[in-house]
Amino acid sequence: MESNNKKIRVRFAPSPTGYLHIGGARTALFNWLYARHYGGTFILRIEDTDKLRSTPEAVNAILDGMKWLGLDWDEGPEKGGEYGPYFQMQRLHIYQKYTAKLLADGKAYYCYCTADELEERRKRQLAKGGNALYDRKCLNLTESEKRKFEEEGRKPAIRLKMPGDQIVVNDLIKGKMDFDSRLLTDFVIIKSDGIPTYNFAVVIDDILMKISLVMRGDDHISNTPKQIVIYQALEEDIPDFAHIPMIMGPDNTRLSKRHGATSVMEYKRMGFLPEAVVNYIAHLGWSSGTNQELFSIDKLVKGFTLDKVSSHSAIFDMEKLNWFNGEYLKNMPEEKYAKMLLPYLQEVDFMDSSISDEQFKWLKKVVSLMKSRVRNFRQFLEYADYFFSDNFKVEDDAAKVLEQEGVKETLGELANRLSQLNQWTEENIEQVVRDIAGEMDLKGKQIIHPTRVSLSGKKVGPSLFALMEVLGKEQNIRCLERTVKKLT
RNA sequence: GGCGCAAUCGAAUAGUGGUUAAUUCAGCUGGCUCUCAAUCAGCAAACGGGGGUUCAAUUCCCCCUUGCGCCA
Repeated sequence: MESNNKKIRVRFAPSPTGYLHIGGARTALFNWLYARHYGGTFILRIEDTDKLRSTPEAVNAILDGMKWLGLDWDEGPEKGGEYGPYFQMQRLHIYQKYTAKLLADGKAYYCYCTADELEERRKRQLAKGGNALYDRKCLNLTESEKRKFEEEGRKPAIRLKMPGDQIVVNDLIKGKMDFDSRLLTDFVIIKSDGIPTYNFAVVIDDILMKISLVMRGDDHISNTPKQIVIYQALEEDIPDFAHIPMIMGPDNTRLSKRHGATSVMEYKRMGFLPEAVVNYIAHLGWSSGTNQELFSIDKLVKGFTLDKVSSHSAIFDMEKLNWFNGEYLKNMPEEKYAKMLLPYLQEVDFMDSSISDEQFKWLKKVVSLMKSRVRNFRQFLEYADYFFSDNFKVEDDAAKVLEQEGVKETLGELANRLSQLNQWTEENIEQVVRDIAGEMDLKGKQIIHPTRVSLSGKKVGPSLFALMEVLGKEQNIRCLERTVKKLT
């Protein structure tokens, strides 16, 4: 559309009725990327006119989610801006002005019908085989009729009068979409409690905030013609629209709690990195057009254009997110890795809230062993538990390794020899193990496997000798002796 | 029910009026190895169906189907 010399201004406008979920985050991200790509302005607006479901906690949850992902806004809560306020409930007086204009122009009208009356008439219409549009009973009320309703104590809603023509939307992603406004009802723009409806508030805000492009989930497509009618009634410029496809769960239904974590902050809790989450969800509906998958945030900004956004919905795949996260983790310097890991370790009491330089150095060694084997921090806690406590669980199929013939003797001998070892290094440890194997006529793995289980409770993990070194002499001997004892 | 949107391997995406239809994740096989990862090599795997238009359609058009969304 004719937006060439308009300033680029886009917004993310969530309802504070819950946390920031993956779908919302992706919408926010695309808007943010778009603004950053074109040097425009990214606005955060809170649509809290649903008084029943909106909460201040949810506002904070959304802001936290945005911040964690690194999606900073140029105007909005905590930040202000010249087009505020950025909470709709603080803008009620503004909407009234526009309502008055529509009423004066005869483009909107008071409606005194109650919910029950509407429901009853709708049923009757449907029974007659008609459609369920508002029957315009209140379109031409006289002043005395209105007064009579007022005296009955009725509070009027305000409805917009539909013009009855074709509405064409040239969506930047979906292309041309046609709607017949005769099929649209004279919908309510101000409810009887004086609160504007969603469609009305959105349009007024977008006008006043000079939004140049409305980019949102394609579940809003059906709202678009209604909103366009409002723009037209107000004789305002219509912004561009871009409806991005939704993100679905693995069963191809709308992403919900049933599918596991949907809150962005839950991904933090699960041990994901914000850059991995951003990188992954960027690929849900957008592609660079190249074979590259890993993108820094700067590269995403550079590459993000609407023509690369696909028009069909995408399914959220936890495994792929895990892969992205693993890639970021693998490439992270151990110093930073250990620092980021620390809060997770402390949360489960694997480490104290303050640790010595010595301990931190040791932690970095653990990290270097686990790095390539772990795809998120939560998984780290699971796979590396034995480094932090000898109270680990022995997995069922691992326990079987210990039940094999001769294990008791082998591990007993190993414990003995290790206790005499002075230089606790990976090489020396390996030498001890190899020596025992030679003397007892065993293959290396016949010692290595049970030892691993004894020390870690697991059949899998990093190179055994490296693991033993990092674990330290005392813990090695303690665990081996414990196993020997148990096998008696 | 009305209206709308969509349709390429299991998943995410490339791609083209004539191609061996590509890449990544997942899966499988093998190399490496003390196991698991990592890594390397390889395998399998898709154009929803039907009509057109065209010399030629996965690609353009229409219908159907299916999925999804909004409203009721």
